[in-house]
Amino acid sequence: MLRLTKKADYALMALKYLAEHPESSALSAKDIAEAYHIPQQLLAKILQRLAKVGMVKSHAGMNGGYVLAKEPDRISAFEVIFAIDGPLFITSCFTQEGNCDLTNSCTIKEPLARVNETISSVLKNIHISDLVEEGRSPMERKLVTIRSASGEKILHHVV
Amino acid sequence: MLRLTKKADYALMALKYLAEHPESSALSAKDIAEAYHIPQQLLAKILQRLAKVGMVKSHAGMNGGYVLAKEPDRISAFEVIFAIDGPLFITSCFTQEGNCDLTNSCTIKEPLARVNETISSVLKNIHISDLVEEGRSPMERKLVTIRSASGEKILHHVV
DNA sequence: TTGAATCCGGACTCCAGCGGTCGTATACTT
DNA sequence: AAGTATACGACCGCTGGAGTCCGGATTCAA
Repeated sequence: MLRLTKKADYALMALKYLAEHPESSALSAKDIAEAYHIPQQLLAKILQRLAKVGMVKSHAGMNGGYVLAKEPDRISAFEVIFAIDGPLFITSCFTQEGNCDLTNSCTIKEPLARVNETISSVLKNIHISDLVEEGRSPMERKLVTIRSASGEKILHHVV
Repeated sequence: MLRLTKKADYALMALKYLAEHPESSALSAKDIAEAYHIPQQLLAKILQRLAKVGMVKSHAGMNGGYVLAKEPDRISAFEVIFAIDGPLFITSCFTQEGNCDLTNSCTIKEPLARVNETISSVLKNIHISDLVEEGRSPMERKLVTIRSASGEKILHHVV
């Protein structure tokens, strides 16, 4: 599995949409929902949450809606996912503060914790602006290289 | 969220346990379950699955149990997770063959697909042997470096 | 040969959480 | 005042994860 929720997907899509339309005074939840064929009410709640954590600014009333509260390159995918889905842990026995109850028996968690950090780091280095640039300026894509200790290239692709 | 299931956790733990006891003729599901305080019947089904895909060899009857069918350094975490949880996709709209139905509307999936690949690559480079060596020979840990296009180090830690 | 230990596998229950809806209250614009 | 939007809590169906039960097949040992 290892998948993030639809809500997080929707959040990223909505933020991307807002970033793509900086000229607009404000875009309503309805506008974005229709653009992506997302249930309006569900997206509304997501945007409310993003407003609560300060990623977007909300504006009620006619011609109201949402505007990005930060620059698109200052909002990471990690922040968005964290805001919507909560803390992400690859293993189920992790909690914010401590470890699982069976510390000595669950000897797997330590190496997986580093995998967790790796994933987090990758997501932290992807920003809304990267999503917007997608398909336009492919030359500006971020280059990510993963190497093993011996120096052999394990992975090398754009993010 | 973004977490893998407990079953996958159990599978990794069981394989690690088997790798740690190569001298034993065979370890039963009960043995492993008791060692880690895992529900026996649940672990049994997991081991059955691992046997089906050829990761372990099963042996019924008295003093029966399971033995690794491959070398611990030839079994990656990715394989294990795939065998238990099936294909992992970070976005919910992905399927094995095609994309989501709303190809043009869901413009997020392309960059996230690369994140998916990154995660997969990391998991493919972690093997059961790495879990066993954990805490013993820290010098032999794999070193993973992730750099951005500009060359700045984003991440640098052991896996 | 009998029985104990073990693997095999389908069917089943339980339940948290995801995805989504509804209704109402509140805020803002004109 | 009326219309449009956000804000928010309550509600709900359902999928899927976690775990159990049980009958059957295999193997070994006494």
